[in-house]
Amino acid sequence: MLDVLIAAHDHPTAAQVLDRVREHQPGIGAATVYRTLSLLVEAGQARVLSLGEGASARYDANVSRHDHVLCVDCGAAMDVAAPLPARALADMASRTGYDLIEYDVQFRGRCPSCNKAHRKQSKTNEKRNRSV
Amino acid sequence: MLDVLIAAHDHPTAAQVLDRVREHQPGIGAATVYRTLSLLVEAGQARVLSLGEGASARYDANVSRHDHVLCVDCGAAMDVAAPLPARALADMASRTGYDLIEYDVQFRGRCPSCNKAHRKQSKTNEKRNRSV
DNA sequence: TAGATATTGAGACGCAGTCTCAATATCGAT
DNA sequence: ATCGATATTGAGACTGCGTCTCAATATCTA
Ligand SMILES: [Mn+2]
Ligand SMILES: [Mn+2]
Ligand SMILES: [Zn+2]
Ligand SMILES: [Zn+2]
Repeated sequence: MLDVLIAAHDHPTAAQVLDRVREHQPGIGAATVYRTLSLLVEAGQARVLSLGEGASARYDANVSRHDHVLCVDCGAAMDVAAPLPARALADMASRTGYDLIEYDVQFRGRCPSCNKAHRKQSKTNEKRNRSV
Repeated sequence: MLDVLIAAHDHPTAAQVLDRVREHQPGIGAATVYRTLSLLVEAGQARVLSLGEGASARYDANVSRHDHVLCVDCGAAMDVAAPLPARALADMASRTGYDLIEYDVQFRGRCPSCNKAHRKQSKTNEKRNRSV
């Protein structure tokens, strides 16, 4: 199952992981996959990502510090590095009084293909509005 | 209801907003509050925050770009500014091919009071481990 | 005032994720 | 190999957040 996660570079949801695992192990139950994902996260072998409210949890076998760019249309999530300057975490800690452990940066926008579709859509809307 | 949100500086969940609104307007239904929150967000009068998977959505009347520090123990969320350098968004856009709209930084750690409790707890654990 | 339209709240519903528990598999000692 | 003890598994009940439906009510408008 970790293999499935490692092979996946698209930050799959638990349901997607389940589907993919079932290709190799058809009888496996959902509970087992959810359980195992939680264990992997707890053991530091995987990360959970919250990519926006309402969206379901997504899993990432890449546990090193990195950030994500998310397409607001199709939900595609790609890895990206946006490290803050070395001092930033300590500065923030002393400024807030919190004992800080980690941080993440999340970019939101439109992936190239959704972007193309979106531009076309806007143009159509303009036309329709004019003709009405 | 916007007033309630504006008065709240703790990034309340929908349920908390509901409770607070009910103090002034006891009969109001949950559906109305959920609906109105969504409308406020859509109208740009409020923001929704995803502060970690499993956590419920939290609302923020501060719609200007800012970031958050989250306590992993008690869930307290405070505002913080961690702006990326001006070019960063554009750079990231050209590097990824995405058309980027926005970004957020999220820090995770322990707030002062949870931190104190946590240290005490660790010490206790050490003692217990030694004595076992 | 009467009718059309919009807003409301109760509760049904949907869905992701967790929990329960009986069935099954794995282990360890003999 | 055989037995009992222990751990893992999968089906499905359950939970909590949020949305949808719809009848009731409030608000416009002629
Ligand atoms: Mn990643
Ligand atoms: Mn805020
Ligand atoms: Zn896309
Ligand atoms: Zn705290």
